[in-house]
This record gives sequence, structure tokens and C-alpha cells, in this order.
Amino acid sequence: MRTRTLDAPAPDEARALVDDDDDSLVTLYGRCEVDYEGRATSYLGPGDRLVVLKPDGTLLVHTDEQRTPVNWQPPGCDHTATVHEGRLRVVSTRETPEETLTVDFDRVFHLTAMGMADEAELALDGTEADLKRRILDDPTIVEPGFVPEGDEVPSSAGPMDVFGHDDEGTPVVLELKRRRVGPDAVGQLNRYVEALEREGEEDVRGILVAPSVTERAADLLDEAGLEHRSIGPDD
Amino acid sequence: MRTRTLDAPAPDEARALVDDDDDSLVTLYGRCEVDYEGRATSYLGPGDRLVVLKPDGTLLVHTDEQRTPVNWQPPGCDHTATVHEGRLRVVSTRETPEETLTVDFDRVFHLTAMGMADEAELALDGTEADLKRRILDDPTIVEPGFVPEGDEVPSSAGPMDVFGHDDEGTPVVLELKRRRVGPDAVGQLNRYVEALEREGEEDVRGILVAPSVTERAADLLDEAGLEHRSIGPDD
DNA sequence: CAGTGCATCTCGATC
DNA sequence: GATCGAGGTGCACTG
Repeated sequence: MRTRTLDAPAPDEARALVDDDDDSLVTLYGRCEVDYEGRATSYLGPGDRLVVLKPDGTLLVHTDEQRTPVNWQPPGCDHTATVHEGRLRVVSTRETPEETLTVDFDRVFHLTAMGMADEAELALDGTEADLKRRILDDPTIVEPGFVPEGDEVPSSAGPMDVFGHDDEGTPVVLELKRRRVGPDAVGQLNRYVEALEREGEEDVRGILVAPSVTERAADLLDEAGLEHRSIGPDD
Repeated sequence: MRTRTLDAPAPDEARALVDDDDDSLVTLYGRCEVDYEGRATSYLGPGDRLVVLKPDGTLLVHTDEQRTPVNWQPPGCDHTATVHEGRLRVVSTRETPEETLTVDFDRVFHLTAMGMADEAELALDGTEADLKRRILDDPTIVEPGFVPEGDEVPSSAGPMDVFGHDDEGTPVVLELKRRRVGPDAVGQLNRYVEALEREGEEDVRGILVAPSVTERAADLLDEAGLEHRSIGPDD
């Protein structure tokens, strides 16, 4: 485990460590300002922040608040460090889309670089995929007689989560959501139902499978003649 | 600027600094495993990570890849540090929803804590709000004779970005998007149009204002009798 | 590469 | 506190 730290480094010391070390995760505590130009544009005036540079090309600028970085660059970007007018400057760029992030440091208070060994993968449960598995395992929890015929079934409006038929042979589209849903999910289900009907299916039923729905969503379901089954990814 | 760093601290040294320092942003480099239980559940096996604790109650666990933290807790959570079976344990909890994140450290390689002064606010341009401003400033860029009568106008399907009438007095709903849009935006616009028609308006026009639309979105616009104007937040 | 939809989405605004 | 929609959303997956 190679770990390097610098306390209050001079600009060129910091530059050397940031620019040389390509397979370490680098954190910089410092006073800086940030310019972004790309899908949008932004400017962030001087303040104390934590800047994180990952070996995969990710860059994060974190203030002392919020989960979301105030500025960032996604993985795959190239970052370079220079000394510009006596100050450390970190620039990160990418193309498609063309984006540039520039961090100018008034001061660097602390810098740490460490190579990371991490083989573990996150095991996550309670996702929509789990809900789908539950339903395909036992389709009767949707309703007795329901027979699913496929998942992620293509339609002209996009892939349907689950498609099948009920006990009377009527086509049924399921839209699955892992959590309480609003109007957007109703619109999505409705698109699939209408696409099927345009494609020649008749009397298509649409069922929104989710733990619960908001009031507005319930109204929209009503008006569109769609249904809801209260099922979550687990119970 | 109070800055404190510990290199390879003993568990109790690290605990003391994490637990005491409530208004600093703390970063921990360490080998750890992570348990999450809440809206979903997850387990992450041992590996080297960067853990960030913010004074607002945010907790981030970052691997050496990706922009998104592998585990996290949002602002407003309470975190506590303890020494559990000889190892540093950081637990973060909140209610509504009930969520717990537990980070168990095999080792802490490096720890930094710093109080941050940051008054600056991000100035961001090129958002949907900018697009709306452009259109309200000069509605003729949508079409000659278009007269907007309000923005964020309530409807039974939710607030409409812009509502007005065309030069023939026909009601018009605008849905604005700052970037290229897919089927979801068409569904959204369609919901507003249908809501207005249910409320008694006749021959309502729906116009999707966005830089561009995908092919499927264009098809869906066609089928729903909706329109598209190619306008972005800037030009 | 673009398109499509999920996400422990996050976040702000509004009711 | 719940609801609703935007986001520089990020991200995986498919064609």
C-alpha cells in the first residue's frame, strides 16, 4: 500500500504528486475556485473544498454540504496538474460531450495519495430486478391465472418489463417499480399499452406493480383504465 | 483553519477524532467492509476505500472507480464512531426512511479532518430555467403569434412548464427540456394535454421544446398529434 | 456510439 | 412530511 501525504505543500510539490501518480486515489483539501464548461456552464467562487481525483479519470469537488459534488467530471476524463500564476491548477477534460473542468487552488492545505486494492463487488438487494424475479417465480402474486410470457419484451414504445396473458387470454403488460410511484410511471405503462393496441392487440390490460402509488397517479390510472397491484421487491 | 491528520492511527485515536469533531469534514482512507439497510439492503466485502464524513450528516464511501459512491448516507444523518472488537466502526442512521449504514474498518491508513469555510454559491447556466426565460422573453421563437399566459401552471396532471394560446386562440402547452429528449418527455407532455382536454379545453396543442428528440420520441409525438420545436437553453 | 430506463437516485420547490 | 419534476443527473445494458 503506497501512501503519500503532503501537509500544506508548495504548488509545485502538489503538482508533481497529482500529475505523476496515475493509479492512486488523490484527495486535496484546499481553497479553490472552479470553472466548468460543457453540457452547461458554471462558476464557483473561492472556498474551502475537498477535491478527489480517481485513477479512472473521475474528479469530484465536494463542499462541506450535500451528498452531490458541487462540481465533477465523470470517469474516463484526462486530468493534468500545472502551476499557473503561482497556483496549483487541475484541469480535467473529455470529449463526447466536450467538457472541461478547471480547479484553481489559492492554497492546498493537505494532500493524500493512495493506491487502492478493492476486489469486492457490492451485493445489493431490493431492486426492481428482485421484484421481477419474485413475480416470474410466482406469477399468481399478480393475480391467479396470470401467465407471463417474457420480460423486457420489445414494443414500439420501448421494452415492457413483463408481458403475458390473464386467465381469460387477455394480453397484460406489467410495469414494475421498486418503490411508491408517481404520475411518470403511469405515463410509461400507458405508452406500452397504447403501443400494443396500435400493433393490433385488443383490450390490453396494464398493471402497475409497485408497493404503492400517489393520489395523482391513482387518478391517472383510473382515467386511463389501468390497474395497480401492491407488491414490493421484498415483504 | 483547524486541520488535523493522523497517519495509520490506532482504532481509538481514529474514533476520538471522528466522534468528537462535529463541524469538520473528515476523510478516512482505510480497508473496510460496509453494510447498508434501508430502502434497499447491501453488503460490500473488504477493500480499500475513501470514506468521507461531512458536518451536515452526509457519509460517502468511495472506491477507486466511478463518480457515484458505492455506499452513502444523505445529509441529516447521525454518525457515531465506536471501537468494536478492536476495530473502528462508523455507523450512520436516519429515520424516514429508517436507514443504517455501518462501516467496519480493518485498518485506517490515513485520516484528515478540516473545518471548511465556504460562502460561495454555484452559478450554473444552461438549465431548463434559462430555456424558459428565453421563451418568455421572446415567445415568437416558439412560433409567431404565440402568447404565453403563465409558467408552472397547475393542471390535474401536475404543473405545466408554459401555458398560452396561439394566434388563432387555440390553447398551447409547452414542455421544456434543456437537452435531447426521449419517450418519457413525450409521455409527460401528453399527460398535460389530456388533462386539459378532460378539464374542458378543446383542440389543445402540445409542443415539446427541446434541442432535439430521439426517433422513438418523434414517432410517439406523431402518434399523439404533438409537435416539436428545436430550441435549446442557449444557441 | 446513441437510446432507453433504473436508481438506496439527489435536490429544490410547493403544497 | 409527501409530492412532483429537473438534473451537467450517473449507470448498465442493448442495438
